[in-house]
Amino acid sequence: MQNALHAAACDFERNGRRPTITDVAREAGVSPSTVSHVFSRRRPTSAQTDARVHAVAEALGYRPSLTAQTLVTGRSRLIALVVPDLLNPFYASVAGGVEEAAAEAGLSVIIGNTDMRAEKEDHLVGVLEARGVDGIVFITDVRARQPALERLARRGTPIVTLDEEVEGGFHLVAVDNEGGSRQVAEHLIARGHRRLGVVAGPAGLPTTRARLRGFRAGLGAGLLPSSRIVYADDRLEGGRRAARGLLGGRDRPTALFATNDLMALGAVAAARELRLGVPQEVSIVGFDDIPFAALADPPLTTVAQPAAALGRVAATMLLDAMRTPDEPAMRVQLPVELVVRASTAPVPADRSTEDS
Amino acid sequence: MQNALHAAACDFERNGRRPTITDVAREAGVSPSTVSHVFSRRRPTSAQTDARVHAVAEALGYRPSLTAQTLVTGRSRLIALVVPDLLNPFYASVAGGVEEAAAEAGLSVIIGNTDMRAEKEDHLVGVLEARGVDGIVFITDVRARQPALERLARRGTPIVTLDEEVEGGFHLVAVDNEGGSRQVAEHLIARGHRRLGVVAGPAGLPTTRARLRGFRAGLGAGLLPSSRIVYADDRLEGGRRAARGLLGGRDRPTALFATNDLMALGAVAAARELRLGVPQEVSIVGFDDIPFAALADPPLTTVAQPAAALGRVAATMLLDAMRTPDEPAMRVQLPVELVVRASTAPVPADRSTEDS
DNA sequence: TTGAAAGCGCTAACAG
DNA sequence: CTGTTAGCGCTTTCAA
Repeated sequence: MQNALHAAACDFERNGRRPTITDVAREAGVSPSTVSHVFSRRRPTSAQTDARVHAVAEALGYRPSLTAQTLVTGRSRLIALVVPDLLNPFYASVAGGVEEAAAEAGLSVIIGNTDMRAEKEDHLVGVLEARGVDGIVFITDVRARQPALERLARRGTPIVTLDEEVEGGFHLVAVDNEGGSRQVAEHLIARGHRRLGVVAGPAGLPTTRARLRGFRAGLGAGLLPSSRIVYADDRLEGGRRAARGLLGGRDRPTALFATNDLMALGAVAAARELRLGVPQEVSIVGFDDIPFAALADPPLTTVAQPAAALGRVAATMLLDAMRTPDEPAMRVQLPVELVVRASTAPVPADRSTEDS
Repeated sequence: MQNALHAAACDFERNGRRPTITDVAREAGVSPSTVSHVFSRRRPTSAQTDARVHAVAEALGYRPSLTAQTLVTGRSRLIALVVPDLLNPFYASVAGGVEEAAAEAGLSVIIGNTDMRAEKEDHLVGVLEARGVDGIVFITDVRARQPALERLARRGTPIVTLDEEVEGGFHLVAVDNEGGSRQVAEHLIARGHRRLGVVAGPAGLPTTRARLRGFRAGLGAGLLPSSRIVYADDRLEGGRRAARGLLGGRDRPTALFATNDLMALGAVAAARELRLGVPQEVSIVGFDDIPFAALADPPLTTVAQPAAALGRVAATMLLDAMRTPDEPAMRVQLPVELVVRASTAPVPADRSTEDS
């Protein structure tokens, strides 16, 4: 028998065919269902059988096909993560958290990077449906994809959104965008800043809106004319350009709030180009607390959000929802924290009363 | 018939079952194989049939199950990307490139983040095999996973490695790590630096070794005692700590080469903590040219590699290999380029002859 | 231009 | 404790 087994093993080596459960069953002298049970441990098997099956499987290099398992069980052990921009360290951290929690639970993660392009998002949702993913963490424009996503949700695929509250049975993991931004405003106001500017992300993003709202709320009335809000693509270059506009003209703001760190770092670069000292001549605040925020020069004052934890929580919510389908949508809020670093300072004495 | 169709559609709405090809066939009054052919276009169908099938599919919200297709065709249209650290913008860019090229070709990407942990890598390889991925871009310790990966390769799963030449039929996409590092050495030597230090990544990484080799080659003999090479975890904190060691002692180097940008930025932070001017008192060079390199203060001199292109090329090689299985392993090398920015300067006059 | 039938690799009753 | 059997949803001959 050893010889037969060896021969079979060599055969698989040679012709490159993956062994199946039937191959293992035959070589081990048991039925396929027994092999199945040896691997799944869903019903007891004798120690002997166990050992023989494992030995044969090992020799042939057998692994149960997840594809076949998926077809019969209806569970793919596969979740998807859809992000707008993997190059943003914040989303990369979220992705890391999702992957980690998923891997611990034995799930694989399909990643989709949309660059916020509508066709890509549409296409992606279709593919994920066709693949039968067990759940989706969707961190882009949920509202625009709502019909398709709702159909998925109705058919039992849990969906977690980030920071975007929408009807339709989606789970939500969020941070207090408004509260964090309000703290930014209060921080600046307390340091005497009265002429503020905002480098805002895309106007369509729920986070952009929430952060603007919070910032406004913390300022009090009349301090933020819309001419001092510039919307930008929410990456480095976008922030740089927007800040150039805000800082280049007359009556430049004494402080800038960028709705994410990438844009804030872009704004710092813009200030440097314009030979404006940060924070001596202009204070700059970001949002996210990406790893570079602390290392930038000057270190960036920003609102820290627990990116990896957001990802982990999102994945965990998916796991919960997969276990208990008919539960209502969950919502979790994680804390943010204003981290004051050197990019903000009191407004210079000679400019403190120039403007309103 | 409209009514029957509507009723069926409502039924799927209600009970959440996904319609199958059989459902569509029944409602459209054709056979399942016809529906299959309407979608795959692998044999002609009459315009009438076509229209009716599509209408029914639309009404029921039908999408062919990729799982079932995978089972029968043996192709999953799924590739995997295994990276050591998604939080490193370099790998995030590579991932972006892979995802983009894959999506264009209609493939999905499973992502695995290993943190360089052996068990995770082992586990991952097993899962990818079980999932029947059509190809793998493996950017971590290939050598350590070689037996398992080779078995996969023998069974027809193409595998692309990055910067790591190994036997066993793996495809390779690489950059000229040695050449780039040699240029760094020459750049520093030309500016009078003679006391150099290296903040090196993990000694086991092929890139670390290649970059050290190239740097040494460019220096000439005797300029880099091993006491001036500090190995570190290849992230920000690792670079910071390593640089603190190198710069904190007596006879500190006038220039530091870090084998990636993350560590180089950590080194800049360390220099700042020690109140050493960069580049006045110490020049610092990195490798990768991540987006922050240009924005750091001072902007970082570094060796640029085309990260997104590496990813795109890797994915494209996979696609090629999937089409033409029995072709020999491909190797592609992409160019690097030394980008001189403000973090390097000539060695200060008062220190230029202190050492060797 | 279409349909019938077999089967991809596995699980899950049901029987023993 | 183990085997038999009937599918999961699809593609693909083969036959018409």
